[in-house]
Amino acid sequence: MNEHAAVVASLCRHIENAEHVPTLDELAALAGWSSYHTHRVFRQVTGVTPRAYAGARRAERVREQLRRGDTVTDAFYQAGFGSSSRFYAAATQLLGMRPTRYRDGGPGEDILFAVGQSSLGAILVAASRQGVCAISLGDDPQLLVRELQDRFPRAHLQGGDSAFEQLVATVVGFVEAPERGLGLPLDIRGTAFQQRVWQALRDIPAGTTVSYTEVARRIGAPASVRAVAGACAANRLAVAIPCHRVVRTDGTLSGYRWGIARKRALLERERNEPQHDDGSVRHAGEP
DNA sequence: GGTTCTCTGCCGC
DNA sequence: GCGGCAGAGAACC
Repeated sequence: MNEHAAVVASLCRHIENAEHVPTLDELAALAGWSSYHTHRVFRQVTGVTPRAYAGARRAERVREQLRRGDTVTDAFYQAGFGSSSRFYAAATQLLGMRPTRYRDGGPGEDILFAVGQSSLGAILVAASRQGVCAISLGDDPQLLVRELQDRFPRAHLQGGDSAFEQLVATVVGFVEAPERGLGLPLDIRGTAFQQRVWQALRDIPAGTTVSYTEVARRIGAPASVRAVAGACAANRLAVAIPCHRVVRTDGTLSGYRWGIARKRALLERERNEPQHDDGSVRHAGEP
C-alpha cells in the first residue's frame, strides 16, 4: 500500500466516524494537502469523491438506525442529516420507500417478474415500481426465480400479468439485438462506486469491448481495476448494463456471471450486427 | 433565491 | 507530485 492509499484510508475512517459530513477543507487539513489535491487523490484511490463517500456512509447509517427500530427523527439526526426536510427529500432514493415503512420492517415492495425464453436460454426479467431491477440468464428457470427471491428477501414477488409479458418481450427483443437499445427505465441499486462503473459500462457502444483497466481509467480511478471487476461481477442487469463488453487487456474473455458461453455469444452477435441497423430485424415475441 | 461548497478540466511549477 | 484557478453545478440555508 503506498502512501496515498494509506492517507486516503485514514480519511475514510475519519468520514466513517464523524458525526457530520466532513468538509473538503477538513479532510485536506487532516491529509496535509491542499483541498484540490485531497479531492483528486481521494477520487483516484477510491473511485468516488469524498462527498459521495460520506453520503453513502450517511445513508448506510440511517438504514442501520432504522432497522434497529429508532424513531425516524432520531435515526436521521444521528446519521448526520442536519434537518428533516433534507432527509425526507432524499429518503425515497435512499430507502426505496417511506422511512416509517422501512423502519417497520419494510413490508416489502412489489416486484413483478416473469421468465421467458431467448436464444441464450431462460431469461428472467423483474421490475419494481422504479423500473427493471433484474435481468438474468440461465438454464434453469426455477433457479433464476430462487436467486431473485434471495436478492429481494422481503419483496412480494408476483408473476407478471399480460402487460408485463409485453415488457418481457421487449427485453428479450433487446437481448437479441442490444444495439437497438432498451427504452425502459432501470432500477439500478448499488453503491456509489458501482453506479459509477455501471454508468461507464452503459457508455460502451455495442460491437466494441474495453478492458477493466480502461474502465477504471474512464471512471477516474485507474488504480481500482480490481474494484471495477468486482462491480462488473455485481451487475444484476444482464445486457442492459453491458458488463459482457469488458474483457481482459489481452482481449481474452474473463468470467461472466451468466456463463462465459453467453458472453461469447453476445459479443459475437454484436460484432456481426452493424450499428447503423435499420431496425428491420424482427424477433419472436414482438409485434 | 442567494450563498457556499463540490467537482473537474486545465495549467504552472 | 502538488497547488491553483475558473466555471458549472449541487447542496445548503
